[in-house]
Amino acid sequence: MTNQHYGQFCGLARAAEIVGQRWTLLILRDLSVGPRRYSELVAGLPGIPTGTLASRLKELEDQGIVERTLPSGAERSTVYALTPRGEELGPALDALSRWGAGGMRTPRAGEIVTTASITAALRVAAGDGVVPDDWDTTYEVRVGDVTAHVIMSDGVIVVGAGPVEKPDLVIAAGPHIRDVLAGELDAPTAIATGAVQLEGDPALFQRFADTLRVPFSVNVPAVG
Amino acid sequence: MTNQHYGQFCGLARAAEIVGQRWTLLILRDLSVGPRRYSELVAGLPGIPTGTLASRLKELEDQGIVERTLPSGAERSTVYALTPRGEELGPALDALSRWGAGGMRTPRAGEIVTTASITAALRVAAGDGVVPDDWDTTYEVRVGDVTAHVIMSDGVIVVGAGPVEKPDLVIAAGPHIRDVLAGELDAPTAIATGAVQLEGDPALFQRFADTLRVPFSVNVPAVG
DNA sequence: CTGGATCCTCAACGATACTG
DNA sequence: CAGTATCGTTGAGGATCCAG
Repeated sequence: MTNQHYGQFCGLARAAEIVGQRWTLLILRDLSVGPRRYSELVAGLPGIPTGTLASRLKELEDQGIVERTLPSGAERSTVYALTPRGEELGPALDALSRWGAGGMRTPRAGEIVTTASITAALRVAAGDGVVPDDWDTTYEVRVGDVTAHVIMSDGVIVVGAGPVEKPDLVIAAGPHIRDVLAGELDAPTAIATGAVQLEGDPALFQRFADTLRVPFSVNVPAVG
Repeated sequence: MTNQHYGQFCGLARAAEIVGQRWTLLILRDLSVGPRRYSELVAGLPGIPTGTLASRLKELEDQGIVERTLPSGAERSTVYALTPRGEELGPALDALSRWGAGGMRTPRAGEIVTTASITAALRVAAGDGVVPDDWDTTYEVRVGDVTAHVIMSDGVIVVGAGPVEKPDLVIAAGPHIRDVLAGELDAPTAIATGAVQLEGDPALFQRFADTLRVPFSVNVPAVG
């Protein structure tokens, strides 16, 4: 209808008709972290025109990728969430995330970190999410005033948005946390230089740095 | 410069700034199949405005994702190809392709199949590209007037655009070949109903149907 | 003939204001 | 809070034209 079509019977073309629209990938990223209300989405997507967000959500709902839960009784707000079909986009979002992260060097002027962006980054960094069975560690990661958490237990890693109760280690950092995830900044140096501030057992930071990894690409041109 | 930024220090946001532009994903798909000339890209992307293609290629070149080889001596045409950084997008393109293909049912009115689209579909269907070591089979796949090939040998599958010499089996079909890849149409039925026409050993078609698979999603709403 | 550049029109996006 | 309304600006669509 309103959507632009490429006229090709091709999976990538169909995907491009959806994710190839401005803001859509970021809306899906935010929803992939968990259900969100309209105002939360606005807050997590600085600069998005409210009309654009409204029409994107409507399109995604029409396409069966997002569902809205109307305020009913106790809930007084509409909540948007991914449908099962929307959840299936996860691997594609992660692959794009990983590729984009490989090209990041330093933040551009004015670039910010949001709860969804740090959560998505940690999720990608967790890779297949497998760790040794005997690891049982809870991390809270704070970048600026946004927070996410990483829980390693029962042999798997779970990443989520927001704080967590009684973390074994709180990691506070700036965007340079990315250099740790990229393996560009080793754990002792990050601690020594104050690039990260820890609350809890500092020894657990080494495990964090060793386990979470988003390699950066060696193929990125010097000026990009 | 001309490119729109999202203002977030986030891998997905950086990726979205590039692949979130109209036509870019399809240009990258075509180039992922192999180097192409300007006119070949125009032919493979029906409906693309020539100015849009030119500016996309320039942007992608500036970003180190595409490189152009100027006509030198024997070559009389500019050729566009993915750089190593561009090749790294492969997994993300495949993941998007797979997701989009999962939502495809029947072609929409006027939708066509191009060489790059069928090649990309077969490459995604090949999955990790591993087959038994003793398989040594060459397929040529024709959909309408476009052709691709699949070669199984030395334990791996290689998919490419265009015809191949002395195929063991030529498979000619319409877009319904997708139903075979989706597992919706089994090999004997496809042959019996004439959905595919074979030249060569028909027994090899069963292997083709069993090995190449793009599952379609059960989560797609009835009307989409 | 290939590889674009140019021009115009119109739909989509961006910013802001406003309403149920 | 959750959007809709309005309006200026940008970029895509489509045709044509130009240079090597």
